[in-house]
Amino acid sequence: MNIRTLCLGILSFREATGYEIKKLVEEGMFSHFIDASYGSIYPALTHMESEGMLTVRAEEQSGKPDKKVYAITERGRASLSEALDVLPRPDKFKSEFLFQMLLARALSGEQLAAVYDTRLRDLTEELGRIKACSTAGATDFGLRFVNGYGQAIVGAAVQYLEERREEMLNEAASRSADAAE
Amino acid sequence: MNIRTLCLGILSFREATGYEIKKLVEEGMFSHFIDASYGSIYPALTHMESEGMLTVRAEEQSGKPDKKVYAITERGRASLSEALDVLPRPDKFKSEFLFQMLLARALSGEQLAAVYDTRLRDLTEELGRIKACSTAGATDFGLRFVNGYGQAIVGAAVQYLEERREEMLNEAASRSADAAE
DNA sequence: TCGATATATATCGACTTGATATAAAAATCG
DNA sequence: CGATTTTTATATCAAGTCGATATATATCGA
Repeated sequence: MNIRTLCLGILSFREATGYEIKKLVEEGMFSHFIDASYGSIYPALTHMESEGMLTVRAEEQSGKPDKKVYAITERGRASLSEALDVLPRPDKFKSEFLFQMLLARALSGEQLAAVYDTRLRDLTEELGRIKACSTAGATDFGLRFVNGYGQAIVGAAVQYLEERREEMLNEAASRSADAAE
Repeated sequence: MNIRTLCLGILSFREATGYEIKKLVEEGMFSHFIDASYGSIYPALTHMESEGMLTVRAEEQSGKPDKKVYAITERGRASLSEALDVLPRPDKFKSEFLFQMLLARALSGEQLAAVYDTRLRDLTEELGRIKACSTAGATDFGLRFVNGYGQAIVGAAVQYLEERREEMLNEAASRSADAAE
């Protein structure tokens, strides 16, 4: 699935500017399982507009650059349907954190603790954000499902990190002691 | 973190060829949270060899192309330490499946069921694979931690999908009925 | 024996990211 | 009130990465 399909999907909910799409993907309901940069969003919108999948409405604003509000067309909806009518590719999960944990033996005890606690804090905050918007999207069952998924997965991660914290940091500390002998 | 650091990390465990690195990343302990293609691995190895971070040993094989076995040098270990001495970037999770679930209203009931059950089966298999290699890596505490993390997260996903299955498919079916009225 | 799969390296087009540029309104703050 | 930061908004580009493909041989099962 490419950025074009992502944009079509978002625009199937409501019309939006490239900037708004980026914000949705960065902070909104989408942020937990999708990525997209300006460098891919803007060309995608321009391209799809030229293909008749979107319409643009330039909202003039005093001084500021025109706001280009994109809306999906029938052709766009057809293209979206087509793109969704295939089995999704396997999920992709990239974690520099887990890579560092795997190489934990190469880290100092302090560094490990710093990395671990930062990750735990970030995950806890993320869980809070997900729970915060669980009430808002209670209408659509797709939204509810995705929000619940986020809570389940991030919740499990937080729980695991909390459970293993002592063990992990102690083991790293004792290993440092071994090395010092 | 780039592919170069990934290669250094793997080569800090043992020497390997580009092909073996790709297999480890694709099937081994790393596969659940790392990605890398030949198109990035081979150039990275060549480049780092020229910088003195790796050594190559060409193992001749009758007929087959030479096996280029790479090993990390002291300079390579130093570079790895340096690369690990920063806070990891936030994890990235990309899921076409969740994107489709979000747009579930645009899918037919049959398509939704097919997508859902495929995902559930894939996740269950992945959980099996992770559990299968949990005994093997019981020695290193980094390996144990990462394996446990995988079990916790994928286990939570499987559980969530199983719990919500009826609800999700029923709701999709009833929505189809609404649309038909 | 014949097609499929595995071993092994290598390249390349297409796509994406992350950074940067530009510009002005709005908000924050001493 | 004036100064600084943040937010709104579009756009581009180098660097990095993926996915596909090419090449060549061995091995394994039907």
